[in-house]
Amino acid sequence: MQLVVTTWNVNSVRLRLDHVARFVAESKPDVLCLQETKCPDDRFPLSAFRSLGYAHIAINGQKGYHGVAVLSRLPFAETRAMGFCDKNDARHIAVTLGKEAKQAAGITIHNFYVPAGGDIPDPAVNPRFAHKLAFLDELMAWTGRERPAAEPSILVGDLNIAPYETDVWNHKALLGVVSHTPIETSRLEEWRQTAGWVDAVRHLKPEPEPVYTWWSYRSPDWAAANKGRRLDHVWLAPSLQSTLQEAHVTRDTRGWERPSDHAPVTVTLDF
DNA sequence: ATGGTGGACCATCCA
Repeated sequence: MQLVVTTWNVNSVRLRLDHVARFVAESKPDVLCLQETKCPDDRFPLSAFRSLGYAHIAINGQKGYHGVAVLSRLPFAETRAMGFCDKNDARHIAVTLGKEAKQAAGITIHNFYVPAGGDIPDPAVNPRFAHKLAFLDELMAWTGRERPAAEPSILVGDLNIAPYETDVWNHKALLGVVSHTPIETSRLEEWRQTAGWVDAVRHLKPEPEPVYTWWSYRSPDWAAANKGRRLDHVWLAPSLQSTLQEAHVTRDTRGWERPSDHAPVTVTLDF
């Protein structure tokens, strides 16, 4: 059997419902993980997603900002949301697939939205950057405590960091830009390696092939300029590495009318 | 070095 998992920062799930519908019609993921839903739980468009075939839905939303959701064709045995940095921000939700998922039963999928970090890459003067670094520290502590990669698990989300040189359009130009500063990229890489996750996209598309998942709204003619960054990630526990068949960034969605600034990232696992 | 755009929601905050 195949398990197809997509992560996508949609930047408002209600505004982008038609885009999500069009994407799932084309890509047919079994599990769709969304970030920046910007939607309180009591206003989440549940019935629209059920109509698209996603009967199993786990949401962690709030008014106006952040918010994550997992839409699934397969039932959950368990869902769970974690909080970070003593804030009530909706930045994580996890699901564990139920026995109906057959070979994929028991797989836990963690869906994260890591803080963007503001504009100035100095925690002493920019509280948002300090929050981002503290969030990464708590992620490190979480993996040390729970060892999630020791079980069959997938970690996806908008991590708001482009770790490698060819994850950005110009490495040298972006060394001082939040999302690609050494303090962030080294912390992300240390966390991933210590926890043991495999970077699924880079496993199949190793450097120096450029891979981007985000293009700024502020860039005119974004497609021709192609000043992108790889901010969205799919990581696999080592026990799932051998199931990895494909990884794909659906760049097309960025060219649709009134798009999200992020493109979906999809992996196919084969059991 | 600067300013550029977009979403939520009702004054700005956040990306």
